[in-house]
Amino acid sequence: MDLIQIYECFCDRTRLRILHLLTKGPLCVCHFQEVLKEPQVKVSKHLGYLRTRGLVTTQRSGNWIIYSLPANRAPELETNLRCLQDCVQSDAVFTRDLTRLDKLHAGCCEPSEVFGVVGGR
Amino acid sequence: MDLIQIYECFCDRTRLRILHLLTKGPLCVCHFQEVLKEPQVKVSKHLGYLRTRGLVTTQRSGNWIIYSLPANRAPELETNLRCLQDCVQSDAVFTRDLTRLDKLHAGCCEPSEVFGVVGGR
DNA sequence: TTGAAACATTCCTTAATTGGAATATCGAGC
DNA sequence: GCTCGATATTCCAATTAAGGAATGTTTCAA
Repeated sequence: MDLIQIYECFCDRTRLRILHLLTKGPLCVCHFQEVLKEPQVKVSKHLGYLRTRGLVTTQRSGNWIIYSLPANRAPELETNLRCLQDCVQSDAVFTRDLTRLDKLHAGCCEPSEVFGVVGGR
Repeated sequence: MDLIQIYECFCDRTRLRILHLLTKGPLCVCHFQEVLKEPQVKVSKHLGYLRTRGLVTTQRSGNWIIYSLPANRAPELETNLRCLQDCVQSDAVFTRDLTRLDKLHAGCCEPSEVFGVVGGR
């Protein structure tokens, strides 16, 4: 995976928030909208941007499209995702996202087996 | 320092090579040109881009302008610079840059006291 | 089969980025 | 003061990015 492409994906705040949320586990589009409080078209476009560059993968589950980090991540991506987690841990926007994420009804959009968490347990 | 701005600076290959070289110590513009083998205008513009965003500082020494990482770096910057060093250590272009850097006549452009090196020692 | 929910895509406008050619600035030394 | 070396800036063209409005697609359920 190209390092420059990783940084291009990282250099928009919405995409950074999306990736940060995904380090906690898979999520469907409607939940991104809820957590980020951004319009559907904006969220969808940034998710598409990330998908075409291989930073996220998708999986349909009924009416939902579930986005995850790829199961086997390039080491550069993994390293930068951990770095991201380090950098945002005291940032108001990113921590508020996590609070909103916790408030989602658990299990609604998640596949039976949780996978893709970064920095693991 | 804004994390997004850091990633914007990181998302061009020339700038990434510049920053990587700077983690080894200060350098003047003509030496960037020699190591990167890129035209003067290109190097100068990317250095300017980094300077206006606070990722590097400058210091005149006679006819040369010496670029360095700022003495007191924001933690996000420091973390990402270390991450960068991790990510490129097996990359051909970046390691070749370091080889060329070593071949420069030692001490030519460097200030008497070396400062600004990332990752210690 | 039809309607609705969840997402994606197209079209459009605005703005930022990149790089090169040419030109300007700045300091040193004569 | 003049010139030269080192570096920066301006001007220009091509490309990419970002966001919103409108529209399209896919799937489920009745």
